[in-house]
Amino acid sequence: MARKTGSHSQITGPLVRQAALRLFAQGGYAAVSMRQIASEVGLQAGALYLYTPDKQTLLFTLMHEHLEELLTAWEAVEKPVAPIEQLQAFTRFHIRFHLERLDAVFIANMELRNLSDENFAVIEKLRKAYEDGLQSILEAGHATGAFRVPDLKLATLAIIAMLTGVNTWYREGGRLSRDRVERIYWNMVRRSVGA
Amino acid sequence: MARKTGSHSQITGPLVRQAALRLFAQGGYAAVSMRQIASEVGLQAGALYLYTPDKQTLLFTLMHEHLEELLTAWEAVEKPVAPIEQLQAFTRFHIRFHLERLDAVFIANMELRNLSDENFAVIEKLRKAYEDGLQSILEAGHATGAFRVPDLKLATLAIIAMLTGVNTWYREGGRLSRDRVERIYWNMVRRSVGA
DNA sequence: CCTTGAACTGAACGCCTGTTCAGATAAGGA
DNA sequence: TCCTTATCTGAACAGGCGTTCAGTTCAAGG
Repeated sequence: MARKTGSHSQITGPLVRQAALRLFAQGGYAAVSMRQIASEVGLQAGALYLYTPDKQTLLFTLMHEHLEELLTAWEAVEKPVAPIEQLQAFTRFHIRFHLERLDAVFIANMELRNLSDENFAVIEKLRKAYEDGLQSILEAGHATGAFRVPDLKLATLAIIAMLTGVNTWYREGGRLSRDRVERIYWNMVRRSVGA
Repeated sequence: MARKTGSHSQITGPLVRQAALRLFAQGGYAAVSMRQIASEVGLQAGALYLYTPDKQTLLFTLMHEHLEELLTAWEAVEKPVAPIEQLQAFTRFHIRFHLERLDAVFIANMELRNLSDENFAVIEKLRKAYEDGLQSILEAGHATGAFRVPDLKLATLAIIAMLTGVNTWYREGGRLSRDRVERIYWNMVRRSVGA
């Protein structure tokens, strides 16, 4: 499937995923039909099955690609030594990365219940791996005495929830620049861990 | 409709809403059929239309009742004088109220896009009113110098996102008691506003 | 006892769903 | 030029959807 010498454009697959991403984010997985997705790419519904075995796998692929990209991007960030600077790097990275992918983040947070049990397990594992990235920073800061947090796990979840919340209201060209938002949130995050 | 002398139980309406609440939270509005809801209450699908004009109004009613209850409950809370104590009262109230209504909160956060424009406007207004409750506390604390927040609106949204995030992981009988969770989060909220 | 009327059933309406598949199309290699 | 092969269409399938409505049931009021 999808050989190097495909007769047509060989970029239809990504176009399908892109359309599905936008439509799922807009209307929700269950409310979007295969025919709508196909029409967005200029195809008939049947043709989609050249690019995905079924609708649910299409959803899973979108989430999976998003989370893999998230983990890869975070790994690629240069990490400072001091925990407080690591936490700042995380804060800015998280806001920036998530704001650049409103649709994918929305889907990854809202459509978990539409995954099969096996697919859900895979996604949850990736999500957990990302959380662990933040938690290990908090642990390091706890060890050096830079942070004072009563519960590492709760602090991890609270910070991620707070930061991801930006996605629900921030829009390009609004009252505050993205950089300003990052600074303000960093200020709150820093103080929430007592640093 | 629903006169005082109804011949049957006259509690079917609430039972329908209760079933719809649970099913919508579990599977999502679009994925749940009227026949499923009816079956949960022991009725045929047609009978549901004695209690709601259509499926979408049923969703709207659930959200509307939830938010009205939220506002009423917060108004009923006795407010301390000092802003910092008001903020603590808000934190504990928010966590407690939301943890007692997992399904309704989930729906109110996830199914906004399935509302008609007019219904959405009503719900958004109520949500905004609740946010204003927190924001006025932050303003009061800013005025007295008790809090140091660079941006009142952002702090409001960040705190609410952080607190509502508890719903995604807290389960009765878990590692931490609800009271302990409330204390830990209050600690983080307090520090995030520099108090 | 008879009438009223709310509560409910069961069938039907037109439409949409995810998925399959035989057949058409057209480009590349030999 | 012919053959192979990836790509895509258009129709079909079985089933589910929200909603309507004529007709049945049955408790309560007069």
